[in-house]
Amino acid sequence: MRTKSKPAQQARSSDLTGAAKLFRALCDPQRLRLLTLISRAKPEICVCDLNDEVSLVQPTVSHHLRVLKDAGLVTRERRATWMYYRLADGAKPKVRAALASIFARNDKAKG
Amino acid sequence: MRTKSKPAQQARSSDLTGAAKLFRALCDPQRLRLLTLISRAKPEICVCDLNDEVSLVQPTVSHHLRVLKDAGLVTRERRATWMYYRLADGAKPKVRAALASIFARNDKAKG
DNA sequence: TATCTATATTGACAGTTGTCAATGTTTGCT
DNA sequence: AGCAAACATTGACAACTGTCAATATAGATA
Repeated sequence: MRTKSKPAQQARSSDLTGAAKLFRALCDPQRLRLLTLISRAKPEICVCDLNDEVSLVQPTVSHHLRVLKDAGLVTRERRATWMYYRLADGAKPKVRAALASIFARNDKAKG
Repeated sequence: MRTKSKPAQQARSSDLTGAAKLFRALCDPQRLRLLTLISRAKPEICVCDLNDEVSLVQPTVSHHLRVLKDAGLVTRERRATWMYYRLADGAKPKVRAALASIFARNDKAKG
């Protein structure tokens, strides 16, 4: 047969596996730039400073920050009128684990 | 002022930075599954076997494989009518480097 | 050459996403 | 209360993307 008979399906954001969900948050250059800035902050950075660093209007920055937050990569805290973002506690291990789940070797070293 | 005055722009796949480009290849669950299968193959796997593992028609699998190949994550080699895919040599380091570029700390440990 | 098998490419379509403008919300200050 | 500043949310739109059907290509074999 030419293809297998398979039910039509639309794999969408809804059924993203954990790892894919994480990488999806990382796959935009502007968002990656924001995450980098947050990651290098010591230990946090407010939205106004982030706004100054990218060529995007404020609502767009806000959108990207939400995506990063929803992915569990950053956390935020309000102080007065400012909102401070910082790297989430388990951010790096989480991404490393996602990678490991892909590249994990299940062969036994010979010997 | 409310936002800064900024030129309208459409950041699209065209100007994806290296790291974002890589993560974009990783952000689909089916593609991730294919990459995992390729990664665990010893050392290669043909398209027909990949087809059997996912609920996608053959052209869609072919499409995902091309994305992985264009991202430099896998290589392929034809033998007879079969096409064999394997993990690209620098695949893992490449992704690790992309991650490092985001999470790199540029603070000096207090000493 | 004809034909079959394995895989890639093209075309179309609907769902998703990044962007901006407009508006809403929260907080601080007068 | 009234107002301004900082940030979030909503709505709209075009570009992108994952998917399938149809078709093309390459190699093997008769």
